[in-house]
Amino acid sequence: MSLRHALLALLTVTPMTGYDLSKAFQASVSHVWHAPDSQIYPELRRMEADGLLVGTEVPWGPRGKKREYHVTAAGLTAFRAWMNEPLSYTRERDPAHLRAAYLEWAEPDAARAQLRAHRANYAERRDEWLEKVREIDTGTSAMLEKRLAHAPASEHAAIRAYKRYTYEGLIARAEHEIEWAERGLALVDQLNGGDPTRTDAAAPA
Amino acid sequence: MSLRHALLALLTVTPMTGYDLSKAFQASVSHVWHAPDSQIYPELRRMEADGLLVGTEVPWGPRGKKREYHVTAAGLTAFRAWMNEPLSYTRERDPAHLRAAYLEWAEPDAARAQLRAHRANYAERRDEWLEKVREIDTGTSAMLEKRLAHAPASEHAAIRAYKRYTYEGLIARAEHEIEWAERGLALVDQLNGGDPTRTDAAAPA
DNA sequence: GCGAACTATCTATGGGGATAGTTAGCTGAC
DNA sequence: GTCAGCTAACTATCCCCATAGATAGTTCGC
Repeated sequence: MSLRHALLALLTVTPMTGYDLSKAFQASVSHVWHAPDSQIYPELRRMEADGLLVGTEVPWGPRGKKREYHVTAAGLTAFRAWMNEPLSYTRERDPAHLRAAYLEWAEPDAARAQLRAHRANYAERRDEWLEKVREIDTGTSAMLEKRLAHAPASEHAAIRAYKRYTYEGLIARAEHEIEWAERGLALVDQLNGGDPTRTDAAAPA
Repeated sequence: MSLRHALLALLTVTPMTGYDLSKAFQASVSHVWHAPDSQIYPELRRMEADGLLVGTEVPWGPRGKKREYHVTAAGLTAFRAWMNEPLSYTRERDPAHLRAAYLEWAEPDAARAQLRAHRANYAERRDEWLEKVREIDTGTSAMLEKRLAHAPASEHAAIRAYKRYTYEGLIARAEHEIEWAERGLALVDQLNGGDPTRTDAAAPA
């Protein structure tokens, strides 16, 4: 049920169409939440039916039109209620670590390729998130500035701080994953490439 | 399709029944992969139909019986093939970070409760994983020792090292999450002028 | 010999999400 | 003036997984 709350979070900033939301999920908010349009449009209709949103037809060109969704008072209440609820932590499902635990079954080169992919994946994300932090600091984040424009000045510091806090956490996590992949690459080399005394030394007592 | 490979991974160690696998997913392997029995039993039957496993009826008491699954040559091939394939990194869905980005919407006490729950959750897991590392080092991990018994001595170092590497990565990640939650708690205090619940006996009005 | 706790397996239902494909209008460059 | 590329919205299908519950046999202590 988190897609609903992710949508509410975005729509509290500014009214948007399904298309806008789909773009937002691909870009700015991606890596915190992600959803294809085929989930977004039906969910928006369901949310409107539940009274959390109202959709208004907006003309678009001579004949075209689009549907812009606004959060209702009920929607705001629901969002606040969710924000105050405890999160449920489900058991993790971690393909990368599942693999790592059985990495002796992989060819050394395949193992290396996987660890490099892991590193590359998180390096890319880290760079994206670093860019986000830069945008927050320089006031060039469109969504954040819109949010600030609709919020009282007394809350600006908190809004900025929590956004920054979120991305800093993601960056630190990405850096941990990169480091972990690098230790893995060293381990693969040590177990396969190097000299046999080294390999023995790798065995923990 | 990773449940299938998680099951193969476990069954390469030793033949097991659906019930054994269900227990294994709840205990040892949990937090790397998890699945309820209602997924495991049908998947095992599908895997047998696909020729990856063979199931043999084993008597259990005077009238009872159970079905023990063994990995076939085709199953081993499939597992090795999967281990050599690159992993696909799907976009993340991270409720905790989604929340953090909009934490100004939550009551300060609710925000604190969430961050404490985050910390407690990862602290618990970290302790479980530390215990796993201890088991690996002291040779008291039943699964690992069974695995080693079936593997040539030349591979023992690698098997132990990859297992340890996996859990070390999980531990480091947990420690990062704990640290992040603590920075969050400090931030909430800073933005709200201190934590009123911290000095509960002499809380100022 | 009875009940409690455990072992063992299976079914049903529904939600969430991935992937792919369809339809239609708009905009701007060439 | 038309074609490519974008904006906008919707549909269909399949898989994975979560939750709940049904059924039956076993073991062991009292």
